[in-house]
Amino acid sequence: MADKRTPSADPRRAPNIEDVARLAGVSTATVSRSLNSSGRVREATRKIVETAARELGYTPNFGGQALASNRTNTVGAIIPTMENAIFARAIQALQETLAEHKVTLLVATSQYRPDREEAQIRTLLARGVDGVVLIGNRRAPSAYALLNARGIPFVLLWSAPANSPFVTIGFDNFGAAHDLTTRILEKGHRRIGMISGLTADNDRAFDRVQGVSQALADHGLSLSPHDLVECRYSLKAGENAAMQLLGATQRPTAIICGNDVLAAGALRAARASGLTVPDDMSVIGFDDIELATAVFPPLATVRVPHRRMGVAAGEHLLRWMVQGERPPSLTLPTEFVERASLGVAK
Amino acid sequence: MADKRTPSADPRRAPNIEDVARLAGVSTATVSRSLNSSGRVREATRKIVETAARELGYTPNFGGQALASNRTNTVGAIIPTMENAIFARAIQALQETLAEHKVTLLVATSQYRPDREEAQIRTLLARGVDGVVLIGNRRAPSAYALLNARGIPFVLLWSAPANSPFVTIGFDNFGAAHDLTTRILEKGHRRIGMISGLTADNDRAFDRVQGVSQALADHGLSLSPHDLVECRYSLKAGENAAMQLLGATQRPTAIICGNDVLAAGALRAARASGLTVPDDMSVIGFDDIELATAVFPPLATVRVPHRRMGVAAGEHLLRWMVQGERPPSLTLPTEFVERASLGVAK
DNA sequence: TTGAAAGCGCTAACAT
DNA sequence: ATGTTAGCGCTTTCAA
Repeated sequence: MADKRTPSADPRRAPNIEDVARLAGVSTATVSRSLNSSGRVREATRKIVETAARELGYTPNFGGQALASNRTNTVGAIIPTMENAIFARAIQALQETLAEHKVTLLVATSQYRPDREEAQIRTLLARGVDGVVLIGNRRAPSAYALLNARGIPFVLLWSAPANSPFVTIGFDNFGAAHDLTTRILEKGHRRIGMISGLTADNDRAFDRVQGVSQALADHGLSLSPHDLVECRYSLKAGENAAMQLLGATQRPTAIICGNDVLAAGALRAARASGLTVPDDMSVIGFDDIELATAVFPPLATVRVPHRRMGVAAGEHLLRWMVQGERPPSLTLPTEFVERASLGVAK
Repeated sequence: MADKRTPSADPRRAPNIEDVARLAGVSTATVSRSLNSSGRVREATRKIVETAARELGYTPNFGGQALASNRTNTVGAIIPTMENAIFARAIQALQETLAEHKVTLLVATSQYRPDREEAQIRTLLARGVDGVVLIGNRRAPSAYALLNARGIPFVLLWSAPANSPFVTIGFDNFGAAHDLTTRILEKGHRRIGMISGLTADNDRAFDRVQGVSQALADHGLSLSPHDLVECRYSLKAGENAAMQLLGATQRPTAIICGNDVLAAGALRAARASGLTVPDDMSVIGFDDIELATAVFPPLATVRVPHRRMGVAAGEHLLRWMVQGERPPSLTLPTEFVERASLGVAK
């Protein structure tokens, strides 16, 4: 067996900072400074070090770096699911933003379950992430306690509560839902049904229901329990929910859906029921993912700033992590997208 | 400033293994053994240690653990994009499998670009991942060299080449495409067009084109350059490609698409052209993602074992990482799913 | 501008 | 079964 004290005894062993220092004829401190552009190093020295590092194929050992610097240059994000394109796209934007600053992203999913989310927060913290991104703002105090105990930077995406004690980067779910409902009412619809995601642990879904309710109330209408169905965010669930609404004695002339996937399900239900959209009934989605224009008729929906949220989350977090100053919250605009699935009421 | 030698001088400082050892009245080695269930520890001792750890809210420091053990319990996966549900789902399955063994997943995307993929491989290796998952088997030797230089376990998903020097977990793209084409021919179609993803750096896309070609050849037909359009995997690109095929003097009676997203685009093109599917033309997809049944008519397609690939990738990798023995390759079956978008030729 | 050296927190070999 | 202790590779004072 090779003598441990003999340098480069094992050729398979990855080169370490000492190997680089030796080859460059400098100290390990100088190598570290050169490669991290921290502290001053003469340009000529840096060149020499870089050459040596390249020659050896040196990559800093992650564990050593993390241990010594107490930073991992890693950010963790927990989203409900990767299967909804809206989150996938936001995550992609986040990752690209972080990558520009040599920070990598650890992604975990909660399946919309608070207990899983909290477990994932624990995992990420154990992984030593330097920052965390979460979706929504409603969760158990214990979850926030975990984050706060470490004093770790974290931002909440997808909602924009008025006086949050946390940094939020999102949009006004209530307002967007209120707005779209108003537009539907302007088309003459009066019997309106809604298919929502499960609101229990989902403030976005909850706020959207509230926005619809309020808009109806503003017009002297109301969203009765019969007109509202909650279900999982899946095509099949949306279809079933729509079937239920369509089975009512007075079926709605317009169905507002918590997202585009549910709306696609509602379209399928309409077709199965022999109803034509929008002539017999209108269907409205939320998110404006690609699916919205893949179905027929294309879905009227609300464009959610997923990409901008992802980018902003990355920028805010980086600022916070590096400069140590807590960034402000940010509210982004949404836009109603009118398409053929919304027609005038007959 | 607090004296560094005074233990727990800074109450904000995270508790370390020494704090736990002190509280439990044992050595740090025993704490490590208790918490990692490595080596023997008396049950009573373990209890005491666990209590102490819980009381202090102790979480092992990731950097320290990684540095000392030379393992990060992290696996990295590089997929083309998170925006295609097929990859998202496979990744989800992979993550769940790994999570059962306390291994976390680092996800990166390549956007179907070989250079980006190689850069991501570098990043993951720098991150000290213990294993890697890649999609497809065709890439530059330099990419494989990176992996091999570290002797790190890695598996390739989505394809099943006959004599790969690597561990692959996938399915027979050629065979699946050959099979679906044969079924289309059985429906009487003779003028067949194909919309494929870009085949240059994508062995799956390439193999599918070959499978279609071969099946046609088997019936004395051929896939001429005019009948084949390559484009990005997007709805819009699929629509444009279909438009091109439909503009031919003799338009195809069936269009085979490289995936379901392209097929959804083709459906849109058919509608825009005033053609009814499947009466005027058939459209066939690949993947069987949710989108396939969200569109109308629902897409005939090939069911790809995305979930099984994700699970198997996790299991094989874990086995390899822990037991050190390289697992065998695995070929999973696909299934043709007949749906309304495929009709008999008129 | 550079070097020497003290840790960072943990694991694992070895000793008991 | 448990303790002692030597590193793992890196960053960061502190000196020079």
